[in-house]
Amino acid sequence: MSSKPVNSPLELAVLGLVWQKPRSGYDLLKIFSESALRGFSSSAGAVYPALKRLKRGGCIAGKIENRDTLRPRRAYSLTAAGVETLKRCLRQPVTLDDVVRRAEEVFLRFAFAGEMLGRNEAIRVLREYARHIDAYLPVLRAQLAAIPRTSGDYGRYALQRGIDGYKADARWARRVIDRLSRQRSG
Amino acid sequence: MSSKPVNSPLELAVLGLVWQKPRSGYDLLKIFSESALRGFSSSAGAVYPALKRLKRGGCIAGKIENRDTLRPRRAYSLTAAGVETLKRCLRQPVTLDDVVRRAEEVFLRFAFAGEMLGRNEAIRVLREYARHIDAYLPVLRAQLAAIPRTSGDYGRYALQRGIDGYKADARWARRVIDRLSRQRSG
DNA sequence: AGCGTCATGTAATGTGTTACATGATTCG
DNA sequence: CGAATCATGTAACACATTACATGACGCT
Repeated sequence: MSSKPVNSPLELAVLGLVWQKPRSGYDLLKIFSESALRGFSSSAGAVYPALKRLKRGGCIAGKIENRDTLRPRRAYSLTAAGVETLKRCLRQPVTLDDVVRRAEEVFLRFAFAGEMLGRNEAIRVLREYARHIDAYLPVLRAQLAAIPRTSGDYGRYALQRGIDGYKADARWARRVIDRLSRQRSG
Repeated sequence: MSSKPVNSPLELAVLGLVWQKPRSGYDLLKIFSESALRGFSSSAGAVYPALKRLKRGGCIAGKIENRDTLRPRRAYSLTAAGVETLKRCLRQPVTLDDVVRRAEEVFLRFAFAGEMLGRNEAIRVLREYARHIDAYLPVLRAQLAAIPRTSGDYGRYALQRGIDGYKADARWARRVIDRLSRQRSG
């Protein structure tokens, strides 16, 4: 039991970010509020407790920088157990529920999988993602066809947007798979 | 104070759905697990407490159907106060946070706004949605440009997907605005 | 008799949100 | 000197997830 499970999307994001380089709670706070990782909630009340949990679970360790100066900062980095935990999480198969309800997390997993585990794992994530979409699209199309054309078609438009989005995502995934596959490998 | 605030996306979905027609907890459960509204979580442990909250807030009222038979069902419908609450919620401006973190909810609001309040309110929702994207895209593009081309470009791909998705969404919104505007109005 | 579905809930647990608290530093 | 930013947290509250509990109906 050297590697605890990752419970929330926020914890996954934190693990990956402190794997990239040591970061403080405040660093993470800024990333979650200003960068493209906005989707990951993030407020002091979420980030600091998450850091505490991960620390208690042995996944990260904090080291105080600038101890001599008057403004110390606690920079966290991954422990060996933390690396194992993160890798195990990244290797997990992508579920339909991940696709429908935690898409942001899937893209994080793709990116971290690529950086930590290499091209093949990143490609696997994308392939599973695209396959779920392929299977889910006909279901959505059937639902669209089943909507009666009564009042304003508002529901139809909304559903159509969902279908278009999934189609674009699957195309993106396959394009990236292609490019990654071609990278110095013939 | 005849209209309470809508606290969670789930509550908004429930209000809109029981406005369309009276529905039981089990009906909602099926919708959230099988239809395109999968994104709205949904399990008995979420739906029934939500119904209870809305009922206590005076937004919905339950009526028992088939009281004589051995399998009664509690069908909920909107009260006058519930209609007010829902309308107020639908008229709320769309924030950037709504766009980034609660997109699904925005599309629900669009659809219900169209059905309950008419074309103009639906168009307003879409316009605000598209405007936020217009303002946000340059920020994302700047972030993409700032990513160093070091190791595997995985982060770049993920970010690019986000940008493409927002672009497609804005295009969808404008297309729908166009079509709605043309509907028997010259 | 047993399984799947209809149908409604509760309890424990964990996590995020909002708001607050504290104090140093930098810039104008 | 005051405001913004750096920096780290805590507390109350609400909400979702998971798992459990209950019981009738319909079919084989």
